[in-house]
Amino acid sequence: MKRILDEALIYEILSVVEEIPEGKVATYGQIARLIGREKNARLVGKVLSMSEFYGSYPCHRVVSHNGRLAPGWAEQKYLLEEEEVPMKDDAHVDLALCRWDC
DNA sequence: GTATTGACTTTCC
DNA sequence: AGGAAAGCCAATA
Repeated sequence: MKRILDEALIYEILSVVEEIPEGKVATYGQIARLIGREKNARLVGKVLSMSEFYGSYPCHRVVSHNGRLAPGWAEQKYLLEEEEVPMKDDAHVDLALCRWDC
């Protein structure tokens, strides 16, 4: 197994992601701020892409600032509907209602 | 050492 | 509302 990112960074991010309550979603920037890397939202996305490879985490509850779901990931929409997350469109969630309290 | 890229964010149009 | 450009950090080449 090739370590793509530093273990510490992954641990910080995944620790926050697993704390996201059901029926809510968090933005990459929000998570980035919680781990102390507000400007590293892109790193969060990269780590999340490998999160399933490192362990089972609710990465489907993480979306972009605009509620945009992960590109090339059709399953995420279904997973969110299972969590009773309000969807605006096939590829967007209603952040006004389901945004994780920070 | 610099250049490129990425599940991003913000600002401007 | 949706698209483009700039900005940011970390990893890879």
